[in-house]
This record gives sequence, C-alpha cells and structure tokens, in this order.
Amino acid sequence: MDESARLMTVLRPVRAGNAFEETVERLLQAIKLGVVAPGDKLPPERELAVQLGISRVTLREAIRALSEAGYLDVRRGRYGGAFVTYVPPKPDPGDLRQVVAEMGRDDLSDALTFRLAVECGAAQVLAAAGLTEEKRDVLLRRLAELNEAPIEDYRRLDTAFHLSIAELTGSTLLATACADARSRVSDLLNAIPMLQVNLEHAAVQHQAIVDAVLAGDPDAARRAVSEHLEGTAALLRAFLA
Amino acid sequence: MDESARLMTVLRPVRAGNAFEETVERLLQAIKLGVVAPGDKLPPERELAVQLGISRVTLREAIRALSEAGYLDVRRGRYGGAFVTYVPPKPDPGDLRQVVAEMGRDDLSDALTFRLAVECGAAQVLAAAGLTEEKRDVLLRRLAELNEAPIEDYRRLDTAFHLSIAELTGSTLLATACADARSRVSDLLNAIPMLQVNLEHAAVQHQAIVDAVLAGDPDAARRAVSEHLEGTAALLRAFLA
DNA sequence: GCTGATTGGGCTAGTGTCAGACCATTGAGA
DNA sequence: TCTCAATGGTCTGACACTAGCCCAATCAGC
Repeated sequence: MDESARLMTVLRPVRAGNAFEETVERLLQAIKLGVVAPGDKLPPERELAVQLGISRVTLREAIRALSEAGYLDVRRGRYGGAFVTYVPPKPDPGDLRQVVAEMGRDDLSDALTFRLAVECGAAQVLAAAGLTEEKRDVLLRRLAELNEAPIEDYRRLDTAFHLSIAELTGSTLLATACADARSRVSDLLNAIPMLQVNLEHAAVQHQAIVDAVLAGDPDAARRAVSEHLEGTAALLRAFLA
Repeated sequence: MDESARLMTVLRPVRAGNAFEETVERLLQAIKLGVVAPGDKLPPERELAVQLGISRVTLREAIRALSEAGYLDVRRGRYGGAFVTYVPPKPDPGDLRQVVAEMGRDDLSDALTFRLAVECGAAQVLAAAGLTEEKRDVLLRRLAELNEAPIEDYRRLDTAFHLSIAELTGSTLLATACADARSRVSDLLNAIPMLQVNLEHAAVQHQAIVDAVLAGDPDAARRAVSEHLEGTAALLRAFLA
C-alpha cells in the first residue's frame, strides 16, 4: 500500500527454501499439473539434474522423498526410472477446508487473484497477437482433447488447455507464471466435485475463450477467461462457505 | 508449443544462480526500480540479511560487489550504512542496442509480452474489484506525484505509479510479477529520450488508466494499459529499427 | 544363456553458505 | 570531551551442495 510495502515486495527472501525443498516442490508441480502423466517416468536422474541445475545427490534426495510419500515408483536397471504413481484424489469438498487451512486464507485469495490476472493477460495478448495456422491447430486440438476426455483425465487436460494459451504467446515468463498460478490452486480444484452441469458450463466457456482468441478480440478473450475463472472461484467459495 | 515445451517450462533450473548472484540481482532490482531512492540507504546488514533469507556474509559480498560497481556507497559507524549512489544514466538511444544485445532479442520480446500481460491483468483485476476510499487516495496521489515530477524523478515515480496498481489488488504474487516485469525492461526505458510530446501523451494515458480503474470498468482499464504499454514498446522498436 | 547399454545407488573430496561471536568505526548527545 | 548505541568488518566451526567417479541392477537382443 505505502512505500514500505514495495520494499517488502522487492526485498523478499532470495530463496524459498534449501535446494532439496525447492526441488521437491518443482517435481511435485510437474506431477500435480500432469506434465508427466500417471504411469510416465521422469527423465533419467543425470539429465534431470542438469535441467534443474542441481546435483544428482540433491535430486535423488528429492526423488526418494516423493517416492516414500507415494508419488513415485523408482525402478533400477535399463528401462527403469522414476515412474509417476500419483493419481489425483477423488474430489471431496471435505478436503477443501483442510487444504485452505494449510495454505492460509490470504494466500488463497492471493493465488486466485494472481491466476485471474495472468490467465486473462495471456488470453488477451494471444488474441491481440494473432495466431499462425499451426498455433490455431494446437489450440483447437487441446480443446478437442479436453472435450473428449474421460473423467479421470479431465483435470490434467484442462490444465493442458489453459497452459497452452500462455505457451502460445511465445513468452516463457508468461507460461511459467501461469503454470505457477495453476499449481497453487490445483489441490483445491481437485477437491471440487465434477458435476455434469459444471462440466458442460465449463465446456461452453472454453469454447468462448477459443472463439475470442481465434477472432483476435482481446476484450472478448479477457472477458471469457475472467468469467470462466470467476465461475470456478465462486464454486470454491460456495463449498467453503 | 508441444508437450515437451511444457516439460521444459516446469523442469527449468531450480535456482537462477548461486546465493551471491541472486542477491546482487535483487539489490540491483531495488536500486534500479527506485524502491530505495538515490541518497537513501539500504536497511542495516543484519536486518536485510534476515529479510532476504541469506547469511550476512553472502549479503556483504553482494553489497561489496555493488559498491565496487558504483551503485552503493558504504559508510561505517553509527548512522552509516549502504547509501544508493546510482542515478539512472542520461537517456541515450545508443545504449538501447547495447542493452538489447546483452539480453537477447528473444528475451526482450518475452519481457515485453510478460509485462503487457501482467500489468493489463492487474489493472483489470483492480478495476473489477473496486477500491476503498483509502486505495483511491493512494492511486490518485501517485498519479499527482508523477505529473508534478521533475524530470530526473520521472522514471522512478512512473515505476511507483505502475507498481501501485498491482499492489492495490492486494496480491503479493501479482505485485512481485509486475515488479519483476518492470525491472526486466527498466534499462531499456532509461535509454529512451524523454520528449515533451511523449510525456504529455503518457500523462493522458495514465489518466485514462486511473479513470477506468476508478470507474470500475475492467475492459476499459485493460485497454488503457494495453495502449500505454504498446506505445512504449512501439517507441522502443522505433529506436531499435 | 551372455553381453552391453542404460539406469539407479553410493562414496569422496572440495566448495559454498550459514549462524554466531567478536572487533572497529562513527557521531549524536550527555 | 567522553560515552555508548548503531553500524559495518572479520573470523571460525559446522553443515549443505556439488562434481565426478565407480558399483549394482535390469533387460532387449544376440
């Protein structure tokens, strides 16, 4: 609000934790966002350590922790690797309160606001920039895949659809921000029951988003994403009330 | 674009560098954004180290580097401290090419896209949420300060105005993202000559942004910010062409 | 069966980072 | 003029993290 608020924003902690903790967080993000789908395996330790910019020792500690927590199944030998065993829990509104209690009411509001801003921003930018034919295809394919998704794949493909919008802008920073925003609320979304009405409603909104983006209408794109996300947020608040 | 793009997004390096490098970067951000104005001093080392979540040793190394680079003047004894000596260089379009060469053409585009998305998102969210009287006052005060600014304070107060919008949403994540976005282009903005025409044009656009936000019109707010930033981006491209 | 490539598992020596204690300098106020 | 609180400057022992190496397990293909 005042000057000192800006000081706190910029002079916040340089690191969110030690290398081990940050690595666990990152792998968890990849797993929960479904970037590596259930049954898939992570890249080999040596490669992954390079990608993450950490030592193999630290990476292995993180993998062992996730393995012990039941997220991964690690197998040795050729054709081995760290296989994702995590499957999102059955939606249960009861979990919601618990998750919110863990993350804090303010952080929830913060995360929802952040997500709203960056996803609207991404859609607007993409609509304003215009899409190549190839990009149109990607977007339409993602939408189609989502619409045909069996219910157990719905959240994962929904994530893929949403993230595609940011990725198609070509901005790595924006894609990263959207992935971060999504992962901050993914546990909450997983706890919301998937009712037929809501899914149909979401499908209409997804279509509206794609239509606006393909039409090159930034205002409509912004509004469509805004309505979609506000709808989800309202659903969340309803289950929390 | 495809599946592997998302893998790279999520499995990017856990750390941007060692603690020393990241600390230098953070302090530089505070200085260049004018969060600590020229002549002001940083918090005492002991406090700052706690805020940044690093050891005093590492912090001191970073401060020494910035001191040797001419950004800070460190004085011992009571009422001593690390005083900001950095004043933004005189605008010089010649610097532009050099800065762009250092950061890379793609990174520039990435940064501009990111900034456009998050600032539009922030303005939209703020307009949609509505402002308390107190918040209105803050926003109007920042705008007034900017309009009355002597030319040597213009960039700093412009930054303050822009960041206020994100801060007023109450989302720390969003404020952080906007600060990050701004700092990625601040060297470029500093290199653009400040012509009277451009300043007047900017003043009108700033007014339009505030008007839209206070009117509670998210679309208008988004559009106003978009026009303002696109104008700056166009100016940049013009000097680079 | 073997074999060899691929993968996880483990060890060690070296460097980065930290917490905490203590020293040196400065200058406002008694 | 002296004092002392606030601040930067320095040192040390402990722990975290890394790079690089070698070992162990697995399994497709010969």
